[in-house]
Amino acid sequence: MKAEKISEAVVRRLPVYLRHLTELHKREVMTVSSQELGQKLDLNPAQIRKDLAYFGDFGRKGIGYDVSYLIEKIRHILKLDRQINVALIGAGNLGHALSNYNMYLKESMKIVAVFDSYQPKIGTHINMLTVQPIDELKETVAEKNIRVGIITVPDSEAQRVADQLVESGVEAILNFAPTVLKVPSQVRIHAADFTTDLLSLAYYLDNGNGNGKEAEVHDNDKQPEKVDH
Amino acid sequence: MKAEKISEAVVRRLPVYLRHLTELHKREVMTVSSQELGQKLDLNPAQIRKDLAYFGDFGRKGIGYDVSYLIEKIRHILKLDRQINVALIGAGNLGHALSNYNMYLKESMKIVAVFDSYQPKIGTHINMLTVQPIDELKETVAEKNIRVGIITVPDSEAQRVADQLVESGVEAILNFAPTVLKVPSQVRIHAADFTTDLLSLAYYLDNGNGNGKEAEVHDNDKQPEKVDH
DNA sequence: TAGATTGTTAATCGATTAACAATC
DNA sequence: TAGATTGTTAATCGATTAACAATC
Repeated sequence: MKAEKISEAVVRRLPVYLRHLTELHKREVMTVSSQELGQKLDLNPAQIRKDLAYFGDFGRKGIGYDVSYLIEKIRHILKLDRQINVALIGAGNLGHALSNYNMYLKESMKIVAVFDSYQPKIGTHINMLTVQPIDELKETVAEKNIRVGIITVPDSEAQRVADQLVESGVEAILNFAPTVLKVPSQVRIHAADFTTDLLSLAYYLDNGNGNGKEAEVHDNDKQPEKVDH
Repeated sequence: MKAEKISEAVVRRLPVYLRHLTELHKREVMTVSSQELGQKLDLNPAQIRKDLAYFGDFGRKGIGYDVSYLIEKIRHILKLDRQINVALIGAGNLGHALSNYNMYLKESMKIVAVFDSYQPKIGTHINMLTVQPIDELKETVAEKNIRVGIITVPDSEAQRVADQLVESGVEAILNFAPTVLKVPSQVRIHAADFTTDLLSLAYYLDNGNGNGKEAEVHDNDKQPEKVDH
């Protein structure tokens, strides 16, 4: 089907499909059904078919999806069929880690510049790139046609860096700092804050820890109605 | 309200609330309304009230929420009012980055052991911790009462590590590898894969890149109905 | 042809938002 | 009291899943 607005949930599943399809391709699997895909990815097959059908009729009834063809299509949909230049702001451990993953994503989404505000970091190298001072950001963004920024600076600097990225004309931002950033609505921003994931995980742990002490369930320990808070 | 099952979406917002509340607390703000919170966090105030109301009557009509009190409550709900021991598997850059964030989260959710399978890494130090060989995992998990595992190994090793974590008796896993892992249903697993975030971000970029080339919109370029794929 | 699997519509389920009485 | 803001119910919106005709 065509001309509907695609939900964020759908878009977020596309890279997941792409990844597994690439894996299948490597293994020289030619064809895959929504059934099989769903099994592997823990998703409902109907959902997978529906997701893909938003963008075109990519499958063959009775057969399934051609792996190479679908890869090509999803890469096109995600605009990964051309290189997208990315700036990384924050040359700490996390920045390092990301610039490694870079290789992995070959071509598309390529980190082409790294910035930091910490003097001693400037001029050092990360994966072939020289760390630049942050005040060169705007200039470099223009020069290198950078369209995406990744923020890996500390919390306290994140909003300032976001402002600078926006000012530099970047179209999208991936934010690793654990703060909600304010950017104009035409700039797309995704939170990639893993502290949220980690902390929310704790909720699902059992109470007590097996040592015999047990099972105080929070839902039941309602506070005395009127403590002085 | 009580005794409903809380949706994942709700649980994932709790750490976000907690973080901002902690910030407010630092700034010695005593009280906050769902209105103000919503503004800061880009969330609907009604949603915030509803989220919190699942767990108790934490607010005061006409007044709002007492910051310290709400912090205490959310920490309790998330089980962050006691220390939760965490194992980190994978001592690469990402692992390093995470072990730094550790400090930040003070007390609760503490990384108490680091593992790697790469021989030369073993015995080196990360933030006071000695990197251990992965075959010591089970033993150490038991010894140190580790309840959560964080996977930061390469894709290809992730499932194996997950299996080992499960076998060791860990209750929850945060997975940074870009793969869907299979674990028994009693083990909670969260995907913290930022490649998904990054790639999905590309979808929202404008077509063309301002150089005059323009606006091929994917929805409209439907393939010729029957290419040989 | 028989079996498999898509694309799509309809049904279901769940989450967000609006609205408002209760009350500080 | 008047103004503010909660907790909660009802309305809305959106996303997932089931079901099935079309068709390879």
